[in-house]
Amino acid sequence: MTRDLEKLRLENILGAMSLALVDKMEKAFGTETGLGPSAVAAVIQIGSNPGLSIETLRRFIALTHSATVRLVDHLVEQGLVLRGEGTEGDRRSKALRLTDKGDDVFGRNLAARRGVIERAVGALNPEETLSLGQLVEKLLPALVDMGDDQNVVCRVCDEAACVRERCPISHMA
Amino acid sequence: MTRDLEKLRLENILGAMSLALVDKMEKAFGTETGLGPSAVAAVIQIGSNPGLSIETLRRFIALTHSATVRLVDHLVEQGLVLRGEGTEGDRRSKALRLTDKGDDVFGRNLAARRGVIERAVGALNPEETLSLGQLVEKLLPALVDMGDDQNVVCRVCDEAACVRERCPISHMA
DNA sequence: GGCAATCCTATGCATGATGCATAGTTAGGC
DNA sequence: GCCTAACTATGCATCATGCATAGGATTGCC
Repeated sequence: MTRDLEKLRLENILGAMSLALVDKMEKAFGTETGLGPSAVAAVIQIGSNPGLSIETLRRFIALTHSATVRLVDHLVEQGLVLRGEGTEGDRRSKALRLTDKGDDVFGRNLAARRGVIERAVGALNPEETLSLGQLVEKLLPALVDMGDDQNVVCRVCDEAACVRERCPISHMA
Repeated sequence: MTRDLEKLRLENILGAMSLALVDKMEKAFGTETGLGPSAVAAVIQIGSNPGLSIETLRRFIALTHSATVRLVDHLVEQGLVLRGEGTEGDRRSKALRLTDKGDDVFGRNLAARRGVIERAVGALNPEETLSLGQLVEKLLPALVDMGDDQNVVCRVCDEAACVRERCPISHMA
């Protein structure tokens, strides 16, 4: 009984912590680069997968096609993204790439995200950090439904920090 | 060196897990009650603190006053919230309360949230769950800045599951 | 006891993000 | 060479939100 109450209490705190972390990341994105969540996700995905099409991007960031077009329009206007010609020999689609300025924003967004997480984890000692990481790694797959939108959780991930062979998401399919 | 890479990898996964959890909670709110994130936060706060004023609510859910007024308008139209008269003898403010229907939505939102977290934590055994909870509890305060908006992280918390004396947030000031 | 400052609520207006429906363009098979 | 499928783009509508402003109640000071 008391045990169940304690479990509920800790689960509630897990929810609060996740919300706090996401809030702080989005706030950091905003103050660092002035972009909203969707724009940040777009920049990070284009930066991580240069040359991808709008349609592919759309699936990563979980938006409608039209919303993605407008978002890319906006990023192009801001000088962050270029619409190249043709993806992989298919001239229907436009290969999206970051400009130098976009690449800078890309890096600053990832740095801001890393900073937020590091500061949080700074409250733990090295063993605790490792232990937390392993638990989270084990828990993550239970949070992701298989399918088209399975990559959406990776929309602001730091690809440089992700080892594909050990990524619980890539590992699912 | 390798140790640092592994730390980065696990921190990245912590970020991904948090995002996935928040995504799933918001999706669950939507499918369960059809409300968006702000509306859910409002219902939960009004349910947890009946009689509060719009101004107080505004601080909990991190919106402008005007946005909060419109949001409450909408909730009243939907028959979820009542604008009473006077908070604590101050007839300027309106005491906000949930209708029976609102109370039902309140409960279903919290249940949906609990369900999402429980399903995730279900991937761990009891000791792991306890261990994760304790780590998260230790880490949470490092994520919250003191001040007016310090309660914002609690905007969708389950008060019934929260023991105030042990809440890292209440404990900060 | 009255007046000014303060605080709460409400509303007009503007904007940004997004979805739906539709139209234009290119590829590739038959 | 044509038809279907897939990708891109745009017109239109809607919703959430912020800023600026206005109105009404409370409090405190004189």
